[in-house]
Amino acid sequence: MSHNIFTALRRLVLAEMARLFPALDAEVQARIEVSPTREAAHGDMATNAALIAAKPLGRAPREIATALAAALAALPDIAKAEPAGPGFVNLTLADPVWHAEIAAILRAGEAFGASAMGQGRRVNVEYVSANPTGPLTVGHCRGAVVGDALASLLAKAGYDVTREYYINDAGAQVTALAWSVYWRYLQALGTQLTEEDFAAATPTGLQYPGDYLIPVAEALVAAHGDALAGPGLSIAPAGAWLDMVRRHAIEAMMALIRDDLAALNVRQDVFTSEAALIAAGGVERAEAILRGQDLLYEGVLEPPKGKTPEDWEPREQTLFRATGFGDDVDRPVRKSDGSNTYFFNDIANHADKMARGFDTMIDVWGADHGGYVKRMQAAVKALAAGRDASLDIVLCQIVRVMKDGTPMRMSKRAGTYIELRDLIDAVGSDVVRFIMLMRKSDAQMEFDLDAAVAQTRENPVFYVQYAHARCRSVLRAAAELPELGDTADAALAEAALAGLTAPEELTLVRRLAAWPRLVESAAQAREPHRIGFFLYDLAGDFHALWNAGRADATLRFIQADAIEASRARLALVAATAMVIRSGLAVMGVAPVEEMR
RNA sequence: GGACCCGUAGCUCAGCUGGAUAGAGCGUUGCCCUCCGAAGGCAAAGGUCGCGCGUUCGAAUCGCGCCGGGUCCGCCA
Repeated sequence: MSHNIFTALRRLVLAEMARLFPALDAEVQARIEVSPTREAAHGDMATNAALIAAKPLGRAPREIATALAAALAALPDIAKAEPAGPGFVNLTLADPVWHAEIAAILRAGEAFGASAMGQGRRVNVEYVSANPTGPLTVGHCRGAVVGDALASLLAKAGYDVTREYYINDAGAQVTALAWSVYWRYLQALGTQLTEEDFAAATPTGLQYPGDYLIPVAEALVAAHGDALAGPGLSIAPAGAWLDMVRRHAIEAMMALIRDDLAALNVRQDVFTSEAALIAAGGVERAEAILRGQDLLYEGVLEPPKGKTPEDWEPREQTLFRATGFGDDVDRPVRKSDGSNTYFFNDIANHADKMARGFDTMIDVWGADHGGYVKRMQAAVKALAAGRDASLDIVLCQIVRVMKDGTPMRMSKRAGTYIELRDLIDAVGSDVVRFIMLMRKSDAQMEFDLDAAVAQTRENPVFYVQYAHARCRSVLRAAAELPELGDTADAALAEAALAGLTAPEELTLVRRLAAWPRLVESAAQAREPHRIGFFLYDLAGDFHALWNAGRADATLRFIQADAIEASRARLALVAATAMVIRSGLAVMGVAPVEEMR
């Protein structure tokens, strides 16, 4: 069952408003909020009810606020309610209400924060979807982490989430990959050809010169000997080997990528192959849906203004009427030679998801695909044909990796790009994930390699982990003292908590109680980074309380001469650890018990 | 030429979908370990929220126009 003190208070406010002002309609009520205050002086929570209701009621906000405050102040859970500012009502809750939150957390365990918001609706989250042409790079990593955490977040918020990877295994790039593998194959056999000779003799050139293809080629040698090579270890006709080598290469690359994802603690439920989808007639099915609504036609595109390519010639191609669905121009689904564009295949991909029963879809893309958002959303609207289906797209901006204060150059060609695996090996997946989630995904990000490797206080993951480790440390120490009684979570949930009245303690409890609200708002906004910031703030509240115990011994967690106060504080500490674990779980980061 | 993203403290970034006196880390300055873990805490200094109009009770947040940075713009995926 989901538990959320803010929605509980909102219900109280709505009930009082409905009683005082029966004329209020549902639309107005829907805009009434109860939110935490920024200033402690304004109480625990504030509601904008009077400001929202003023205009429809034709009365002054202050007047409504005064009446509402008087009604709310009479409720047992509310210690103080007063009109403030332009027409807010500030609420201070009775301490027992906050104390009850601690017990609720301990009873719910790591499930605390789970929400029923999603109502079990199915959501498809597609992320990573890197071309199977090599190991994952730091560039892919952001989308992988954001997508994975977003999927976990939506699951926590009550959605039925499917995590999907769309394998781009049908285009020219995987053919180029096959040629690059073939080069390594000839090399492994000891060919006399030079790299330049080979590149010049192939349709694609040598696009993937990385060492990671050597073992792939060696496997080919082991399986086929020199049977795939031409006379004298020359280049054999492509028809004799290309399909097989391509299949072999894609399989090997996907194995690499799956390993990288596993190392990053990213898991996905469904891997959809573009090639398999095409072979199964997915594009024809999508085309039929669009043709049925007369949304495809043969036409000629205008050249882009101000930047006409040298070799531009008007060519007729098949176009999708994207302008009818909010896009700026109609978009090609076939090239001038009649073959399908990537866009057409991706339309088929989304049509396939919809056929599988997903009406809510989220794609996580790199920023270089930003220009593609409108057309894909247009296509989904068209495919829905009036049905209620939506595609949200989360764009992840470029990650610049900084080392020694300067950006590292990212060049696949030169082989200087950073493989994700190197980064994970250097700092661990927890650090990588946490840092990637400490930025809004649509903001550019600098990944400071020095700070991440150094593992100092500049690293937010350690700040949060340290708070958790401190909690666990206190609980371990408490378990050694028999006079404190049973310190298991279930037992602490029953502890008498009336003694928790210090400002630092209540600040911490208020933060813990805000976790369910944060899950909902972050899920709704598709912004998993908010979890990282929440945990960072929560850790700060806990560290502050910890240090308050240094200045004031009566605030220490364990006091042998005050068993009841100690048990109350242990309950608070256990609840803090619980919420941190709950949040880290959504981020896919493991909590630590100690940091030695 | 057009589309999309970004512009908030010296630097890196939050800002709860329009709320009250705009926040944090790093850096700078000064404090706090005979005491549960100092990888921590407290305090000070630092801002015309890129600029200008507009929308309304109220704008960092929404709209329009500029300026600056980024990503893109048919036969790559």
